[in-house]
Amino acid sequence: MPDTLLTLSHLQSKSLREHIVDVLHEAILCGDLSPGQPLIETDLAAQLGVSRAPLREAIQILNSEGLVETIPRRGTRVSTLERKDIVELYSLRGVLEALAIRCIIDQSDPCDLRRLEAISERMLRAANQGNLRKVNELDHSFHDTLIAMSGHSLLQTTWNLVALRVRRVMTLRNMRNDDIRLVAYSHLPILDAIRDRDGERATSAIEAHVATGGDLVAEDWEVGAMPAPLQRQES
Amino acid sequence: MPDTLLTLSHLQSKSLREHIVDVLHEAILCGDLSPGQPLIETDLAAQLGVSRAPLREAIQILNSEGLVETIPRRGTRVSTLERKDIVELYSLRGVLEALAIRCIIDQSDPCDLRRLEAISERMLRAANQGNLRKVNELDHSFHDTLIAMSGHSLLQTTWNLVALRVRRVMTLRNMRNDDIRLVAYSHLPILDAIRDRDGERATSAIEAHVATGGDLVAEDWEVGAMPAPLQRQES
DNA sequence: TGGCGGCTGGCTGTCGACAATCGACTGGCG
DNA sequence: CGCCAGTCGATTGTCGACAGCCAGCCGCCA
Repeated sequence: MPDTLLTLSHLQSKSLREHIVDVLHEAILCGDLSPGQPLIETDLAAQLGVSRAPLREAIQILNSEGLVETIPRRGTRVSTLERKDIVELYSLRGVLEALAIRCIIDQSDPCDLRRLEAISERMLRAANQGNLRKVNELDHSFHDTLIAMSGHSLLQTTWNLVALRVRRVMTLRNMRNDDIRLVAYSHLPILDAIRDRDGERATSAIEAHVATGGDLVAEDWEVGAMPAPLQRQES
Repeated sequence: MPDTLLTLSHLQSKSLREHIVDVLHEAILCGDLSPGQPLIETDLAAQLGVSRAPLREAIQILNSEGLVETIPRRGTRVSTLERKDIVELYSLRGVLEALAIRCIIDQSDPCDLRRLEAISERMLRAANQGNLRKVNELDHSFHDTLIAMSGHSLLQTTWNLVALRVRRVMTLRNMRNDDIRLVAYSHLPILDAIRDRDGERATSAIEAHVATGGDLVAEDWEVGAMPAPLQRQES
């Protein structure tokens, strides 16, 4: 039972700091910690049942990831998300995924697209059933898989940073059902182009796909996306 | 005298942690800390005259930047640079700079290219004089300026990570003089294309430029770039 | 009444010390 | 002679405490 071994080795190698990073990731991505909300080290440490040392180390990591912003001697708060950030995020995402696709196509051995195709099929089903949450989940794993298949490790680490922000944006923003279907179906031309090893077409397809998603998300962003006034949240 | 104010606010806002990050950056980029060399917290802290707490926070940052690699409960060492890393670095760099150029061209107001032109001119002079160090320096500021002019803040932060690695690579690798001149002159077509607002041509030019640099650097990388055997450095 | 200066509480930055873990060495056993 | 278990040193992970700084409040003075 390798599962037990994996679990054990996972637990063993997971320092308190990494646990805290995971918890804070979850909290920020799920919106439990809203944009602009201050992070008081003393309170957080007490709440998590740890001391401030590993918490501060975790905060440095989140800071490097751009999920929080620290002003020296003034404190740390969850970073905000303006409309400009969305636009920038999706434009960067576009070129990263385009690079991934070029890497995939350039690989000498004809790559195995079945994983991507399987994800895409499931996504289409979920979209037709209006299962918004599942479509999102599958969309993420589609793009994560795409990056992973590129075999480009620096691209992978860069993508991880971008993907964090994308996930965060998606939880703050729920799309309409017909948009969901639109997004789901726009994966197909990408797969086709990769299958044909047509770099030009694949790049256009992925950029169009990402741009569409970005437009849908950025549209009317200010309206529903400022849940946190820049004031203290606690009474 | 705003300079004084800037200096003061700079000093005031610089925590010990950031000082340590700066020092370690310098040490790694200059090669004082060679790839593979272990970082012993106790020793480093004593050497820097600080305690381990801010040092550990700094190490988390370097870790996020990819300059060091930490194995839980095993320690931290300066990350190594394989040939594959160089290739990946320059391929990512290419698409990032291409994105920057597209942003610059798309800007509504005709951008001010004089800064870039000035840097380029000085670089040509330095190249013709064989001043290798100055060419490198100016090359960095050319590309940094290019990214800054894009006004794309997420691209900027992503670039900062990439630029760190590029600088590191360049210090480990000294080019030949004729190559230097080649690199310096290949900035001109980029400027021309931006001036003409020809996105297609500018993108090709920057990708060619970066690819050339990458090839020159990656060429025979293994030969001179493994200064650190995976053993202790100190006696 | 409005602006300025000192005070205070809370928070961050830093430190030294303890506990837990890993690798290497040594000794014993098959 | 080779392999395994036990031990020890070194290094990391974590903690509680102290010091310094900043913001906001209060009182004083013009």
